[in-house]
Amino acid sequence: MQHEVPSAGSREKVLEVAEALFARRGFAGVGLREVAETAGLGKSSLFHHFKGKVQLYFAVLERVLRRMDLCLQPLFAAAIAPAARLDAVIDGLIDTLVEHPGSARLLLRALFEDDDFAPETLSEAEPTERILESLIARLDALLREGVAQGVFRPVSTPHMVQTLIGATVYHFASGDFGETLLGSPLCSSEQVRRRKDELRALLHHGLTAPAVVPSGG
Amino acid sequence: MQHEVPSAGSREKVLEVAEALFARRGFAGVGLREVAETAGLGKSSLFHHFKGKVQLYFAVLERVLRRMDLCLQPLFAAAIAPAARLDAVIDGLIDTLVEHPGSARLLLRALFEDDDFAPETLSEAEPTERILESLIARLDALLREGVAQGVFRPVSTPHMVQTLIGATVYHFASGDFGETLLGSPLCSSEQVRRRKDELRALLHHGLTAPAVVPSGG
DNA sequence: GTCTATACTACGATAGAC
DNA sequence: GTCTATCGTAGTATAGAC
Repeated sequence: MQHEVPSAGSREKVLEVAEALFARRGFAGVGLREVAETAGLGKSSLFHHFKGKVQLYFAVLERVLRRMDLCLQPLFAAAIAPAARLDAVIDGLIDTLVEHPGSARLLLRALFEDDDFAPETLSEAEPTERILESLIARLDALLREGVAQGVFRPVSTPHMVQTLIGATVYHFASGDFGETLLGSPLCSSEQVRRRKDELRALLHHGLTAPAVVPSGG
Repeated sequence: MQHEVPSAGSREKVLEVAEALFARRGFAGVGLREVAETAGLGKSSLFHHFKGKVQLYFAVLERVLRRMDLCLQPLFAAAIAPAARLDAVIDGLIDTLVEHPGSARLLLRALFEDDDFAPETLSEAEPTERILESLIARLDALLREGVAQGVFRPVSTPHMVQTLIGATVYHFASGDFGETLLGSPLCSSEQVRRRKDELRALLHHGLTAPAVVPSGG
């Protein structure tokens, strides 16, 4: 029973190819012809899998978000202290972003491009919005819990969510710029580890050095 | 000598319009026809001011970066302690991002889109790269100075640069998403002030609450 | 030198016939 | 699942009006 399943295989292949292209060049910058040919299909064959470009885009986005959700859900649900849970969630988020190149960019684009999509296609965006909202809600709830327990400072949790997104999603979306800045590939295991450590340290201590007790003068 | 200077006026108008459009939809998502007509010109008239789309794009980007550079340069040069200088730079950066809507998005795009521009047009990007590099270099130097003086923890300065970009540029580029998250306009004076305070507090203290001395058991 | 009109080529998304 | 057609619009070049 190892016969080819061209339709399912094609769909996956298309989604994979489209994910990379949309991540690199954004919605407007990608042509269906390019997607189709890279996936080894004729341009029009795409329409047997996706009704149009918008549908393909949201299918790609939804797949990415589902992947993240599946990865993060157990971490959010772990029965451990908020501080440790936040660390685990951040590590997990970074891991998914690294594991699936393009995720970070695609997500970043989805976050900051107030996509002016046609009114008719708004319903296509709904599933992705739902997943995204639930992820954000979980993160916000985790922060609130920590604040309520007094283990976190009384921060504005939405602002902290934004900061965390910037520190993770933006970082791993920053491509050549980030790579030049760091001097080595963003997704090298060394730099990934570094990123986790730096972010964790920032959250635990801030940037300023621990205050020294004025002893000698 | 107050006579109209139509060419300079048109050029400025085009740059203004193009800045907003490129910020909203990115390079590929903008048509020259739309730019021209919004600026009150015929499509072909653009080509008397800019050789092509790529040149227009980089002209816009360069203008944005120059504006930022002009604003931040004195702040970087201030003869005050690194910690206070960093605070001033961050506040100044946020102020420019807020003052010129679109700056944040345009900059964010420029940072994470490894623009696959034609080999011939690479020279157009050079001035913008120079300004950007100098800004980053100054920020990195400031962080290094603080670390050297022992007022900052021994952080990886490139990673901290990335975090700061995320916390400022991404935040103010996040549009509807950020606005929904915060519950009020990103650029409202209240939320801007909040952003500065939250970021400053994060840098000074981290997220975790100040450790309580175990007194009562 | 500054703007405009028209034309050209390429490619976009989509639809219907095989 | 592929091929070809359609039709709009993209970016660009040329020729001309102020």
